[in-house]
Amino acid sequence: MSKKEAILSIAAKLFAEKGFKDTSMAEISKLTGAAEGTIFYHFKTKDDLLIAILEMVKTGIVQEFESYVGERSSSSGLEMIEDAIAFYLYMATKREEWFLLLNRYYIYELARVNETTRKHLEAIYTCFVDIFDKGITLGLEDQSIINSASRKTALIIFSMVHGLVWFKHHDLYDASALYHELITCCRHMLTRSTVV
Amino acid sequence: MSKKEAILSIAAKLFAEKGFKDTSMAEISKLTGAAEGTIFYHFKTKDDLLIAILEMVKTGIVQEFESYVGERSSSSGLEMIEDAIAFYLYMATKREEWFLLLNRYYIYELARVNETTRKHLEAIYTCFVDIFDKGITLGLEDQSIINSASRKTALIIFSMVHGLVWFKHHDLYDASALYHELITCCRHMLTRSTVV
DNA sequence: AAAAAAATCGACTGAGTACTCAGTATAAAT
DNA sequence: ATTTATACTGAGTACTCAGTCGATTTTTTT
Repeated sequence: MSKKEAILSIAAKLFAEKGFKDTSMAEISKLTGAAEGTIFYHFKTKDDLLIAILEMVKTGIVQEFESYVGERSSSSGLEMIEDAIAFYLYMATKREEWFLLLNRYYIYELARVNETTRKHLEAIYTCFVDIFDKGITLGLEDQSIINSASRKTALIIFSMVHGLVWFKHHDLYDASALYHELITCCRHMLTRSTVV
Repeated sequence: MSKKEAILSIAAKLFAEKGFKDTSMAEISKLTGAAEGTIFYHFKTKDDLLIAILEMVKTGIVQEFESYVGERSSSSGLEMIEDAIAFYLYMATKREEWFLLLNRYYIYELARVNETTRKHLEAIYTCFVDIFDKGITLGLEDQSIINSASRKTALIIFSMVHGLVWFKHHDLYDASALYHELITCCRHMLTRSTVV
């Protein structure tokens, strides 16, 4: 692994776990074995390093989720939604650093003044919502889901799963014990009949 | 207003809007007209100042929400939930500083090492969830809500509204346009019949 | 009015910060 | 073998920050 890759990988971990402000360049330097100057040789500023990491995360997320959609063939729109929620929650554990980073305040502050950051975040969130949206659209066609404004409902579902992951990251409640309940609640929300 | 009150009020605003790390004691000093030494006379450390603010927020939230529950007399459990969601969203706008502060990562990091912080946060979150829980319990009795594990469902509802407020604070989507949809989705989730 | 206590001040400290730069090592191209 | 380009170094710079301290003012108590 080149120094540049090491810097990206270690910094991604630190930014996610400790936060951007609480991670110093000295620390990244120490853990990678690269001199501080080397970090600034590859990334002009600390912000630039974060942006590069966010691009990595974006690429990773889009890849994982698109390949998931590609491989998966659900029997109904409703099932697709349920699977997508389960996959989201699974990924939030498997790639916790990604989702921890996305829960950090700093990147949204940066997004306000930096176009590139904004684009990356948009790509990530669009990727998530599109999957739910697609499931709803499909479900409306095959009648596994009852009438609802697809985009809006997709956003509501997304805020549910996002909220739950947020709780988990902040050690509020035993959030992972709610995964099953979340899916049940969504099914109730989207279907006419009462499935128990 | 005493210097101490001024410090609490200005710092609360700054911590919420700019974040804890990005607000310096010098800034608080300048905006309150109190010398830096004065701040440290009233609050031993910067963390202590944050904890005092969090206590204020806790008191405020618990007061507002308990008096809301006391005054309100909903016709059914379902209606109570719907009203509570609307009230939560209303308060998240009216007292945005409170909710912005609660969305900051730092307080949860502090909560990990500081008992008092943890207690305040618990009190706040218990207050929220209890209201939803009470609504569900009531709804199960008066049959406006179908079978569900009340505490778990309350947490799911909470993660929905919380997630939506989080989106709003980070300028993702036009979150406030989803308020109505959120309530509709919850109604679908909790009831047997399809109300459109 | 005198003494005691509480509140306020702001210059100062020292540890930390992101970032620079002049120079060195390594690899690639000629 | 020599030049050129790229990767890397780490001491140094300018600056910010939370927190201290001794002195001064204001308030309360006697």
